[in-house]
Amino acid sequence: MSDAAADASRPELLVGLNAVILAVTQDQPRVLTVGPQSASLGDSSEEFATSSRALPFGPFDREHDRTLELCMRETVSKQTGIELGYLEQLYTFADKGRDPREGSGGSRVLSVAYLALLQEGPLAGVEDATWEDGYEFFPWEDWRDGKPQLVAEIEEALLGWSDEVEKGSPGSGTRERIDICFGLRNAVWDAYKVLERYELLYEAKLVSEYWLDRGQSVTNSLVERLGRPMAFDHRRILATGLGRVRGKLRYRPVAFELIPDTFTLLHLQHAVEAISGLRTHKQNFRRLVERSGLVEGTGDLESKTGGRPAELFRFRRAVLRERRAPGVVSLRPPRAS
Amino acid sequence: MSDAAADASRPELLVGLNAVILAVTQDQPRVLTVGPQSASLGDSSEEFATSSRALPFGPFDREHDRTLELCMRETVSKQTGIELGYLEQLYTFADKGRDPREGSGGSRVLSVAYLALLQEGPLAGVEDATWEDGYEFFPWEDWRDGKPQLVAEIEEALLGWSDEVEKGSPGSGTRERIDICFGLRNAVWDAYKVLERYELLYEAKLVSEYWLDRGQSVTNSLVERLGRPMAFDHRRILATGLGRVRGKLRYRPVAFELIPDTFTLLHLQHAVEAISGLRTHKQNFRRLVERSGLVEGTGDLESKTGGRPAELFRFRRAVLRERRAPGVVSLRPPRAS
DNA sequence: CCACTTATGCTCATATTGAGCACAACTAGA
DNA sequence: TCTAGTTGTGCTCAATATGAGCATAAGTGG
Repeated sequence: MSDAAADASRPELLVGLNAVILAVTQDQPRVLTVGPQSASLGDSSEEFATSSRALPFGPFDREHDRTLELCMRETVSKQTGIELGYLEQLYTFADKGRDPREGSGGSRVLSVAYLALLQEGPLAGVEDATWEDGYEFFPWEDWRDGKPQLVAEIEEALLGWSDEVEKGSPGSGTRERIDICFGLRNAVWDAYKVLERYELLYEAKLVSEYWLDRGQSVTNSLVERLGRPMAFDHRRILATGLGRVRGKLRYRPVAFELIPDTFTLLHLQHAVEAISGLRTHKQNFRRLVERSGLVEGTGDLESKTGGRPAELFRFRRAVLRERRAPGVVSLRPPRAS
Repeated sequence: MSDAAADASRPELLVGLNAVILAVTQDQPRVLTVGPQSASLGDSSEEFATSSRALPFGPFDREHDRTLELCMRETVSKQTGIELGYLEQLYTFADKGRDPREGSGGSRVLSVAYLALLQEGPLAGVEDATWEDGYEFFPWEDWRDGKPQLVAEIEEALLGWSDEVEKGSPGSGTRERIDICFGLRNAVWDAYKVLERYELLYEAKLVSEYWLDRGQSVTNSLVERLGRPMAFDHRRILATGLGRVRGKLRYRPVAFELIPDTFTLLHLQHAVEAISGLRTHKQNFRRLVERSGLVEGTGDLESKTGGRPAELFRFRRAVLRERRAPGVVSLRPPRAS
């Protein structure tokens, strides 16, 4: 890290790792964040004194780190004291101008984003890491109590914007995109399209980052209510991560990464619902899980349910390796309400 | 590209892009390859004079290229004359020692792999690009005529290897891994696990690359029949790509990227079967596709079917944007045979 | 004992899937 | 022209899977 960026004749290519680290606590999705200064690249430009939170970030050291994944684990461990378990790669970006930490001298940032799932625990790192509520960044993504009022407002704003766009360049298909992203007309709300929705809102100038990226302040009241912004393009990366887990819930048993080793079926269901932002039919969920062979009863009971005690189950890790591990939900749109 | 690698005090981090480019021609999956020298990083070490084919490769230029994806498209266009359509990111690696083009001086290669789907066409680039049969690299992956004889031999060899491993370190779970990868005992053959199988074979010293990576020559007759090796770790990347398409076939209508704009349902089915390596029930396939709303009849007929003329269909690109685009197969293991 | 809560078993109507039969519409050759 | 062979297409039927809800079990706090 020390002798870097010395040779000005050849602008550096910096490689950085970002982590979307998700947990579920008390039926709420949680995201691990750090203060934005922690997310700096260690050298040069430090003029990003936003109050927004950032995703844990670390530079990849070409001399020291053996693999990207190991580097990711070490970075998070150092910054927050957390040892990651489930970890998968999300996406790699190198878009020019994407990262404001790229100087004007032509230096370039390549970012590899990862997704981690675990249970929330105490933070003990050197940075000011905190757990934040996931839906504070995406208030329109939580449909567990039915379609949020906010979504109606979003739709209205988007349709207005679409009309304008159509005036400027007819046949742009903007209206169709809106329908698909938000499940209007003959489309259906698809929980998985988190990134598509965020990008649409950005284009429509409805999220704060659009204005902040341009050095302007937010005045529109709807924009203010459309979730907390994050530093850099981290809310976009978070959207990618949330979309990825939601998709994966459908066909891989990832939900178990978010809950303790033994759990009640309702506990599992709540974790799934927290991530997917949708409600599921309790009896059917239980039928699905039990028949999947993914879990086995422990014989013990959980009595602090507030009602009849529930059987405790354990995830049969062995099946991870068996057949086409089924996943535990079929994410469907919530019943109208 | 010219002033690079000048500063020896700080080893370079080279970023390269690899492409898995797949097509289906005459019911066979096809892979676009280049001669291995085309895959060099443009500078230094040129001692890799293998006869194996390589995946199209190009360096990412931090000063010139705006995004990774654009760089990928340009690279392939220059090397082979092909303009890519469907293109998605596969994976990013930076494992130390992964790429033999990393000098001993500590220089490092970070590779971003992409997956492209298109129809095979003539090649017109500056390199010696060729289309190769996909299953020549993975002969054990083609189950369209039932379980290949070769797979039985593989299983036998793997079980022998597993016994040895178990002797050395009991409880390694090697046997279980084999079962899962190859669908033994209570597991099922999962077409999607291409990478897992390749890696298992590598560990078991059953693919040529294991020996070539160690500078040894292949003597075992089974190893010789286990597919053509590729340069570097490109067969591994190809396995990643093939696995990804197979997985994606299940839930996204990607098969249409591989066939012309108008096609018969059997044509579509053959493309799917070529990629998945599995047979599907014809009438049920047709029912699935027609009911999905993904296609519409053109009214025209194809008469060169060898039997009754078949209706020609067209992919309704619009649905790409509708609902949860269904995908066109449920990949299941073939009926025993 | 009551009101309330959560757990769990079970039913039922409705899709979806896997498998196959039967006939249609063409070609090649006897 | 008749026949055998080929592929296309419609349809049936059983087996499962899914969505929704009723009913009962087994706790809690009064």
